Amino acid sequence: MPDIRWLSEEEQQLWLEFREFLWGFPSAMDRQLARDSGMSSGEYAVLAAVSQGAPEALRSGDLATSLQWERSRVSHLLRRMEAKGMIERRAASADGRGQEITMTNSGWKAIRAAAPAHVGFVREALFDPLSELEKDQLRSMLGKIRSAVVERELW
Amino acid sequence: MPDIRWLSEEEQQLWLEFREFLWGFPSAMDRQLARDSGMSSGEYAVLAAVSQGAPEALRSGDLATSLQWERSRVSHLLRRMEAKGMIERRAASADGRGQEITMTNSGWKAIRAAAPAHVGFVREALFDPLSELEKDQLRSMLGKIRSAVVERELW
DNA sequence: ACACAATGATTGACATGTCAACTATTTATG
DNA sequence: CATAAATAGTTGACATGTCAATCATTGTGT
Repeated sequence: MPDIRWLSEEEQQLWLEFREFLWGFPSAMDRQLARDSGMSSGEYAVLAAVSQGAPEALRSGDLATSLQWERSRVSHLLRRMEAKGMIERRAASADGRGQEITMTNSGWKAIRAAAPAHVGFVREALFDPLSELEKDQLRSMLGKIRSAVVERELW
Repeated sequence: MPDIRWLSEEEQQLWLEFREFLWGFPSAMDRQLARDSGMSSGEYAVLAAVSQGAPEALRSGDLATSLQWERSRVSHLLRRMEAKGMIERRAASADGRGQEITMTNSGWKAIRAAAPAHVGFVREALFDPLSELEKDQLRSMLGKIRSAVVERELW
Protein backbone atom coordinates (compact mmCIF):
# COMPACT_ATOMS: atom_id res chain seq x y z
CA MET A 1 0.00 0.00 0.00
CA PRO A 2 1.91 2.98 -1.31
CA ASP A 3 0.58 6.41 -0.58
CA ILE A 4 -1.76 5.89 2.33
CA ARG A 5 -1.82 8.86 4.65
CA TRP A 6 -2.14 7.09 7.97
CA LEU A 7 -3.31 8.95 11.02
CA SER A 8 -0.81 10.60 13.34
CA GLU A 9 -0.91 9.85 17.05
CA GLU A 10 -2.89 13.00 17.63
CA GLU A 11 -5.30 12.34 14.82
CA GLN A 12 -5.81 8.81 16.03
CA GLN A 13 -6.64 10.20 19.43
CA LEU A 14 -9.23 12.64 18.12
CA TRP A 15 -10.72 10.01 15.88
CA LEU A 16 -11.19 7.59 18.75
CA GLU A 17 -12.76 10.30 20.89
CA PHE A 18 -15.03 11.22 18.05
CA ARG A 19 -16.06 7.61 17.49
CA GLU A 20 -16.77 7.10 21.16
CA PHE A 21 -18.84 10.24 21.21
CA LEU A 22 -20.89 9.11 18.24
CA TRP A 23 -21.66 5.99 20.12
CA GLY A 24 -21.93 7.39 23.63
CA PHE A 25 -24.20 10.36 23.11
CA PRO A 26 -27.10 8.57 21.44
CA SER A 27 -26.75 5.86 24.01
CA ALA A 28 -27.04 8.42 26.82
CA MET A 29 -30.05 9.95 25.13
CA ASP A 30 -31.71 6.57 24.91
CA ARG A 31 -31.05 5.93 28.55
CA GLN A 32 -32.55 9.27 29.54
CA LEU A 33 -35.72 8.58 27.59
CA ALA A 34 -36.01 4.99 28.76
CA ARG A 35 -35.45 5.92 32.38
CA ASP A 36 -37.69 8.98 32.54
CA SER A 37 -40.37 8.09 30.05
CA GLY A 38 -40.12 4.45 29.10
CA MET A 39 -39.72 5.15 25.43
CA SER A 40 -36.95 4.87 22.88
CA SER A 41 -35.40 7.79 21.07
CA GLY A 42 -36.93 6.52 17.85
CA GLU A 43 -40.39 6.58 19.33
CA TYR A 44 -39.79 10.06 20.67
CA ALA A 45 -38.59 11.28 17.30
CA VAL A 46 -41.68 9.92 15.59
CA LEU A 47 -44.11 11.31 18.13
CA ALA A 48 -42.40 14.70 18.03
CA ALA A 49 -42.45 14.80 14.24
CA VAL A 50 -46.08 13.77 13.96
CA SER A 51 -47.21 16.12 16.72
CA GLN A 52 -45.42 19.11 15.24
CA GLY A 53 -46.54 18.40 11.69
CA ALA A 54 -49.26 20.14 9.77
CA PRO A 55 -52.86 19.46 10.74
CA GLU A 56 -53.19 17.02 7.86
CA ALA A 57 -52.02 13.58 8.76
CA LEU A 58 -48.40 12.81 8.00
CA ARG A 59 -47.50 10.29 5.37
CA SER A 60 -45.17 7.48 6.27
CA GLY A 61 -42.74 8.40 3.52
CA ASP A 62 -42.65 12.04 4.56
CA LEU A 63 -41.67 10.88 7.99
CA ALA A 64 -38.87 8.83 6.48
CA THR A 65 -37.69 11.86 4.54
CA SER A 66 -37.82 14.32 7.39
CA LEU A 67 -36.07 11.98 9.80
CA GLN A 68 -33.68 10.79 7.10
CA TRP A 69 -34.47 7.21 7.92
CA GLU A 70 -34.92 4.24 5.65
CA ARG A 71 -38.47 3.40 4.71
CA SER A 72 -38.30 -0.02 6.21
CA ARG A 73 -37.02 1.38 9.46
CA VAL A 74 -40.04 3.66 9.65
CA SER A 75 -42.31 0.82 8.72
CA HIS A 76 -41.02 -1.50 11.41
CA LEU A 77 -41.13 1.18 14.08
CA LEU A 78 -44.63 2.34 13.15
CA ARG A 79 -45.88 -1.21 13.35
CA ARG A 80 -44.50 -1.57 16.86
CA MET A 81 -45.83 1.83 17.89
CA GLU A 82 -49.25 1.03 16.51
CA ALA A 83 -49.26 -2.21 18.50
CA LYS A 84 -48.47 -0.17 21.60
CA GLY A 85 -51.30 2.19 20.81
CA MET A 86 -49.16 5.29 20.34
CA ILE A 87 -50.18 5.99 16.75
CA GLU A 88 -52.64 4.83 14.13
CA ARG A 89 -52.21 4.17 10.44
CA ARG A 90 -54.81 4.27 7.72
CA ALA A 91 -54.70 4.21 3.93
CA ALA A 92 -54.15 7.68 2.52
CA SER A 93 -57.17 9.18 0.78
CA ALA A 94 -55.26 10.77 -2.08
CA ASP A 95 -52.88 7.95 -2.92
CA GLY A 96 -53.94 4.37 -2.54
CA ARG A 97 -50.40 3.29 -1.81
CA GLY A 98 -49.78 5.72 1.01
CA GLN A 99 -50.30 5.43 4.72
CA GLU A 100 -51.39 8.34 6.88
CA ILE A 101 -50.24 8.48 10.44
CA THR A 102 -52.17 10.02 13.29
CA MET A 103 -51.46 10.16 16.98
CA THR A 104 -53.72 8.52 19.50
CA ASN A 105 -54.66 10.13 22.78
CA SER A 106 -52.22 7.80 24.41
CA GLY A 107 -49.53 9.02 22.04
CA TRP A 108 -50.26 12.64 22.86
CA LYS A 109 -50.10 11.90 26.55
CA ALA A 110 -46.81 10.08 26.12
CA ILE A 111 -45.06 12.86 24.23
CA ARG A 112 -46.36 15.57 26.55
CA ALA A 113 -45.17 13.63 29.55
CA ALA A 114 -41.77 12.89 28.02
CA ALA A 115 -40.97 16.28 26.53
CA PRO A 116 -39.94 18.25 29.63
CA ALA A 117 -37.30 15.82 30.80
CA HIS A 118 -36.01 15.24 27.30
CA VAL A 119 -35.76 18.93 26.50
CA GLY A 120 -34.03 19.32 29.82
CA PHE A 121 -31.51 16.72 28.82
CA VAL A 122 -30.87 18.35 25.46
CA ARG A 123 -30.48 21.75 27.03
CA GLU A 124 -28.17 20.64 29.81
CA ALA A 125 -26.13 18.31 27.65
CA LEU A 126 -25.80 20.29 24.46
CA PHE A 127 -26.83 23.92 24.79
CA ASP A 128 -25.79 24.97 28.26
CA PRO A 129 -22.20 23.70 27.99
CA LEU A 130 -21.55 25.57 24.73
CA SER A 131 -21.24 29.29 24.12
CA GLU A 132 -23.13 30.97 21.30
CA LEU A 133 -19.95 31.06 19.29
CA GLU A 134 -19.31 27.41 19.87
CA LYS A 135 -22.80 26.49 18.74
CA ASP A 136 -22.17 28.30 15.48
CA GLN A 137 -18.85 26.57 15.10
CA LEU A 138 -20.43 23.23 15.81
CA ARG A 139 -23.14 23.76 13.24
CA SER A 140 -20.56 24.76 10.69
CA MET A 141 -18.32 21.79 11.35
CA LEU A 142 -21.14 19.28 11.22
CA GLY A 143 -22.12 20.77 7.90
CA LYS A 144 -18.61 20.43 6.52
CA ILE A 145 -18.23 16.86 7.64
CA ARG A 146 -21.62 15.96 6.33
CA SER A 147 -20.85 17.50 2.95
CA ALA A 148 -17.64 15.54 2.69
CA VAL A 149 -19.50 12.32 3.38
CA VAL A 150 -22.25 13.23 0.97
CA GLU A 151 -19.66 13.76 -1.73
CA ARG A 152 -18.48 10.23 -1.19
CA GLU A 153 -22.08 9.12 -1.64
CA LEU A 154 -22.19 7.44 1.71
CA TRP A 155 -24.61 9.66 3.61
CA MET B 1 -45.32 22.37 33.38
CA PRO B 2 -44.08 25.57 34.89
CA ASP B 3 -40.53 26.65 34.21
CA ILE B 4 -39.50 24.52 31.29
CA ARG B 5 -37.03 26.28 29.05
CA TRP B 6 -38.25 25.04 25.68
CA LEU B 7 -36.02 25.26 22.65
CA SER B 8 -36.15 28.30 20.39
CA GLU B 9 -36.64 27.83 16.67
CA GLU B 10 -32.93 28.15 16.13
CA GLU B 11 -32.07 25.76 18.90
CA GLN B 12 -34.58 23.26 17.62
CA GLN B 13 -32.93 23.50 14.24
CA LEU B 14 -29.45 22.84 15.58
CA TRP B 15 -30.69 20.03 17.74
CA LEU B 16 -32.33 18.26 14.81
CA GLU B 17 -29.18 18.68 12.71
CA PHE B 18 -27.12 17.32 15.55
CA ARG B 19 -29.42 14.35 16.04
CA GLU B 20 -29.37 13.54 12.34
CA PHE B 21 -25.62 13.77 12.35
CA LEU B 22 -25.32 11.38 15.27
CA TRP B 23 -27.35 8.95 13.31
CA GLY B 24 -26.02 9.64 9.82
CA PHE B 25 -22.30 9.57 10.39
CA PRO B 26 -22.03 6.14 11.99
CA SER B 27 -24.38 4.85 9.38
CA ALA B 28 -22.14 6.21 6.62
CA MET B 29 -19.12 4.69 8.31
CA ASP B 30 -20.85 1.32 8.44
CA ARG B 31 -21.73 1.54 4.78
CA GLN B 32 -18.15 2.35 3.85
CA LEU B 33 -16.82 -0.64 5.75
CA ALA B 34 -19.52 -2.99 4.51
CA ARG B 35 -19.09 -1.91 0.92
CA ASP B 36 -15.29 -1.88 0.78
CA SER B 37 -14.42 -4.62 3.22
CA GLY B 38 -17.52 -6.61 4.11
CA MET B 39 -17.20 -5.95 7.80
CA SER B 40 -19.11 -3.94 10.38
CA SER B 41 -17.70 -1.00 12.27
CA GLY B 42 -17.84 -3.05 15.44
CA GLU B 43 -15.71 -5.75 13.92
CA TYR B 44 -13.27 -3.18 12.64
CA ALA B 45 -13.03 -1.55 16.06
CA VAL B 46 -12.30 -4.89 17.70
CA LEU B 47 -9.72 -5.95 15.15
CA ALA B 48 -8.01 -2.56 15.34
CA ALA B 49 -7.93 -2.62 19.13
CA VAL B 50 -6.60 -6.17 19.34
CA SER B 51 -4.02 -5.61 16.62
CA GLN B 52 -2.70 -2.43 18.19
CA GLY B 53 -2.64 -3.84 21.69
CA ALA B 54 0.37 -5.01 23.62
CA PRO B 55 1.98 -8.28 22.58
CA GLU B 56 0.21 -10.08 25.41
CA ALA B 57 -3.26 -11.16 24.45
CA LEU B 58 -6.01 -8.72 25.24
CA ARG B 59 -8.59 -9.55 27.85
CA SER B 60 -12.24 -9.32 26.92
CA GLY B 61 -12.96 -6.91 29.73
CA ASP B 62 -10.10 -4.63 28.75
CA LEU B 63 -11.59 -4.46 25.31
CA ALA B 64 -14.92 -3.45 26.81
CA THR B 65 -13.21 -0.75 28.84
CA SER B 66 -11.13 0.67 26.03
CA LEU B 67 -14.04 0.75 23.60
CA GLN B 68 -16.44 1.91 26.30
CA TRP B 69 -18.83 -0.88 25.42
CA GLU B 70 -20.93 -3.07 27.64
CA ARG B 71 -19.50 -6.42 28.49
CA SER B 72 -22.35 -8.30 26.93
CA ARG B 73 -21.95 -6.35 23.73
CA VAL B 74 -18.34 -7.41 23.54
CA SER B 75 -19.26 -10.96 24.38
CA HIS B 76 -21.87 -11.23 21.66
CA LEU B 77 -19.64 -9.68 19.04
CA LEU B 78 -16.63 -11.81 19.94
CA ARG B 79 -18.74 -14.93 19.67
CA ARG B 80 -19.83 -13.95 16.18
CA MET B 81 -16.31 -12.98 15.19
CA GLU B 82 -14.92 -16.24 16.50
CA ALA B 83 -17.50 -18.11 14.46
CA LYS B 84 -16.31 -16.21 11.40
CA GLY B 85 -12.73 -17.09 12.20
CA MET B 86 -11.53 -13.53 12.75
CA ILE B 87 -10.39 -14.02 16.33
CA GLU B 88 -9.87 -16.74 18.91
CA ARG B 89 -10.69 -16.86 22.59
CA ARG B 90 -9.09 -18.94 25.28
CA ALA B 91 -9.23 -18.94 29.05
CA ALA B 92 -6.76 -16.50 30.57
CA SER B 93 -3.79 -18.10 32.24
CA ALA B 94 -3.63 -15.69 35.18
CA ASP B 95 -7.32 -15.45 36.01
CA GLY B 96 -9.55 -18.44 35.52
CA ARG B 97 -12.52 -16.21 34.85
CA GLY B 98 -10.95 -14.19 32.08
CA GLN B 99 -10.84 -14.70 28.34
CA GLU B 100 -7.84 -13.80 26.24
CA ILE B 101 -8.40 -12.72 22.69
CA THR B 102 -5.98 -13.30 19.85
CA MET B 103 -6.27 -12.56 16.18
CA THR B 104 -6.22 -15.31 13.60
CA ASN B 105 -4.34 -15.04 10.34
CA SER B 106 -7.64 -14.42 8.69
CA GLY B 107 -8.30 -11.59 11.13
CA TRP B 108 -4.95 -10.00 10.36
CA LYS B 109 -5.61 -10.24 6.67
CA ALA B 110 -9.03 -8.68 7.10
CA ILE B 111 -7.85 -5.67 9.07
CA ARG B 112 -4.88 -5.06 6.79
CA ALA B 113 -7.14 -5.19 3.77
CA ALA B 114 -9.75 -2.92 5.34
CA ALA B 115 -7.53 -0.28 6.89
CA PRO B 116 -6.54 1.76 3.85
CA ALA B 117 -10.06 2.47 2.67
CA HIS B 118 -11.31 3.08 6.17
CA VAL B 119 -8.50 5.46 7.06
CA GLY B 120 -9.19 7.15 3.76
CA PHE B 121 -12.79 7.62 4.74
CA VAL B 122 -11.89 9.03 8.13
CA ARG B 123 -9.39 11.40 6.64
CA GLU B 124 -11.62 12.65 3.88
CA ALA B 125 -14.73 12.85 6.01
CA LEU B 126 -13.35 14.23 9.24
CA PHE B 127 -9.82 15.56 8.96
CA ASP B 128 -9.57 17.10 5.52
CA PRO B 129 -12.73 19.23 5.81
CA LEU B 130 -11.66 20.79 9.10
CA SER B 131 -8.86 23.25 9.79
CA GLU B 132 -6.40 22.68 12.63
CA LEU B 133 -8.25 25.24 14.67
CA GLU B 134 -11.57 23.58 14.03
CA LYS B 135 -10.22 20.21 15.09
CA ASP B 136 -9.18 21.72 18.40
CA GLN B 137 -12.56 23.35 18.78
CA LEU B 138 -14.29 20.10 17.99
CA ARG B 139 -12.27 18.20 20.53
CA SER B 140 -13.02 20.81 23.14
CA MET B 141 -16.75 20.85 22.44
CA LEU B 142 -17.08 17.10 22.48
CA GLY B 143 -15.35 17.12 25.84
CA LYS B 144 -17.72 19.71 27.24
CA ILE B 145 -20.80 17.92 26.05
CA ARG B 146 -19.52 14.63 27.30
CA SER B 147 -18.78 16.11 30.74
CA ALA B 148 -22.27 17.51 30.99
CA VAL B 149 -23.75 14.12 30.20
CA VAL B 150 -21.40 12.39 32.61
CA GLU B 151 -22.55 14.75 35.35
CA ARG B 152 -26.09 13.61 34.74
CA GLU B 153 -24.84 10.05 35.13
CA LEU B 154 -26.08 9.01 31.74
CA TRP B 155 -22.83 8.42 29.87
C1' DA C 1 -10.87 -22.49 56.56
C1' DC C 2 -15.58 -20.66 55.41
C1' DA C 3 -19.17 -17.89 54.11
C1' DC C 4 -20.12 -14.21 51.18
C1' DA C 5 -19.28 -10.39 48.27
C1' DA C 6 -17.03 -8.91 44.04
C1' DT C 7 -15.45 -9.77 39.47
C1' DG C 8 -15.23 -11.69 34.51
C1' DA C 9 -17.80 -13.26 31.25
C1' DT C 10 -21.81 -15.56 29.00
C1' DT C 11 -26.56 -16.29 27.93
C1' DG C 12 -31.44 -15.54 26.54
C1' DA C 13 -35.24 -12.64 25.62
C1' DC C 14 -36.28 -8.94 23.30
C1' DA C 15 -35.85 -4.12 20.73
C1' DT C 16 -34.02 -2.19 16.91
C1' DG C 17 -31.74 -1.62 12.28
C1' DT C 18 -30.27 -3.24 7.44
C1' DC C 19 -30.89 -5.26 3.11
C1' DA C 20 -33.27 -7.51 -0.48
C1' DA C 21 -37.44 -9.18 -2.16
C1' DC C 22 -42.17 -8.46 -2.55
C1' DT C 23 -47.04 -6.38 -3.21
C1' DA C 24 -49.91 -2.83 -4.68
C1' DT C 25 -50.80 1.37 -6.76
C1' DT C 26 -49.87 5.22 -9.76
C1' DT C 27 -47.56 7.33 -13.68
C1' DA C 28 -45.49 7.48 -18.14
C1' DT C 29 -45.14 6.18 -22.90
C1' DG C 30 -45.86 4.40 -27.46
C1' DC D 1 -55.50 1.54 -23.83
C1' DA D 2 -51.66 -1.66 -22.74
C1' DT D 3 -47.58 -2.22 -20.94
C1' DA D 4 -43.61 -0.82 -18.51
C1' DA D 5 -41.47 1.93 -15.05
C1' DA D 6 -41.65 4.42 -10.91
C1' DT D 7 -43.38 4.99 -6.29
C1' DA D 8 -45.20 3.72 -1.40
C1' DG D 9 -44.93 0.71 1.75
C1' DT D 10 -44.40 -4.00 3.95
C1' DT D 11 -42.16 -8.16 5.03
C1' DG D 12 -38.67 -11.65 6.42
C1' DA D 13 -34.08 -12.97 7.39
C1' DC D 14 -30.56 -11.65 9.81
C1' DA D 15 -26.98 -8.45 12.44
C1' DT D 16 -26.57 -5.92 16.31
C1' DG D 17 -27.48 -3.85 20.98
C1' DT D 18 -29.70 -3.75 25.81
C1' DC D 19 -31.02 -5.56 30.09
C1' DA D 20 -31.42 -8.91 33.60
C1' DA D 21 -30.21 -13.33 35.12
C1' DT D 22 -26.76 -16.74 35.55
C1' DC D 23 -22.33 -19.21 36.22
C1' DA D 24 -17.70 -19.73 37.66
C1' DT D 25 -13.74 -17.94 39.80
C1' DT D 26 -11.34 -14.92 42.86
C1' DG D 27 -11.03 -11.94 47.10
C1' DT D 28 -12.18 -10.63 51.87
C1' DG D 29 -13.18 -10.73 56.65
C1' DT D 30 -13.43 -13.11 60.68
